[in-house]
Amino acid sequence: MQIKQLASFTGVSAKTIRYYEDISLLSKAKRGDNGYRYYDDQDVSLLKFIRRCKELRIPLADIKRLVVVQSSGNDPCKQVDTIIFQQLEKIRIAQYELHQLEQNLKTLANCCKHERIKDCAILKHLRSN
Amino acid sequence: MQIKQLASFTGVSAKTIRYYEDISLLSKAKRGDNGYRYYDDQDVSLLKFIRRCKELRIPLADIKRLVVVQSSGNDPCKQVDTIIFQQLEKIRIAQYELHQLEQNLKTLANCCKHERIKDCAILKHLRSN
DNA sequence: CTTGACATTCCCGTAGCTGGAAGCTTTATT
DNA sequence: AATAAAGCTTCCAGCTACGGGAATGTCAAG
Repeated sequence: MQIKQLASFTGVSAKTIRYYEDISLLSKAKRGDNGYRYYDDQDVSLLKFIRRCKELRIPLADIKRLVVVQSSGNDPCKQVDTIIFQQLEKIRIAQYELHQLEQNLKTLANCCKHERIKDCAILKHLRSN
Repeated sequence: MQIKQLASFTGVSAKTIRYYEDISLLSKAKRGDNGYRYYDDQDVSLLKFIRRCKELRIPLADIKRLVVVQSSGNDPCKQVDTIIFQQLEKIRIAQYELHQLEQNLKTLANCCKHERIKDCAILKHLRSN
């Protein structure tokens, strides 16, 4: 199949697929005589795998490691484990930060009395101290 | 004062200050005969204001609008209000997404039985379907 | 007079793409 | 057969918000 079909099967745009090849997340695709890239079912599986990792917001560098590691079948899966746990940790930290942020923004939003700019309580707050 | 002092008063690096001037978030600084930038107390206040907005993760484009709007004292503060509310909304959406993500990652992390790669339950999950 | 701590500009790299230009091939329509 | 539309290719630029580092200039202290 051609690149656009791979794209529609996996939900990853053709542009992105080429980009993944560029950064060697995908290996070089076979080319036809016309220079077009051609793909098969294995490529579909791999890209779907990648897309799922992306949905978990795993960075491409880590996804690459997950892709590579799959060909070393007898090794322990510690690396996989670690990547997932680190990702979970990152998400939890981000959640905490967002929670703090939400509190601050709520306070700020609530102090708005629809004044004019020169009396705006939000701006005063932001300028204070 | 020179740029480094402004930096230390505000917690914004000299590099970043120059960058803000480049993108016109700050107006062009006065220059000495040697070409050095010189700043005063007003610049300190403004940069502190900007830093506070940044802590709320307000995008620079919006911060710019908040900076500009402050010179139109008699206008209503609707713009300010809107920016803060939009920011709050963004944060809430991000929180929701992170919550979903956390659930998915937790499920994935828990299914790890410390197998070898070829039996790894995490990888199986990510490949499934 | 030299050293070190400042300052300047400029360009590259980050992550993960997306958009667009310029130029092929292939397919569909007139 | 000619042409148009769609799909493919490569390459270059731009997005956010800077940080690193090079090459160079300036200023105060020892």
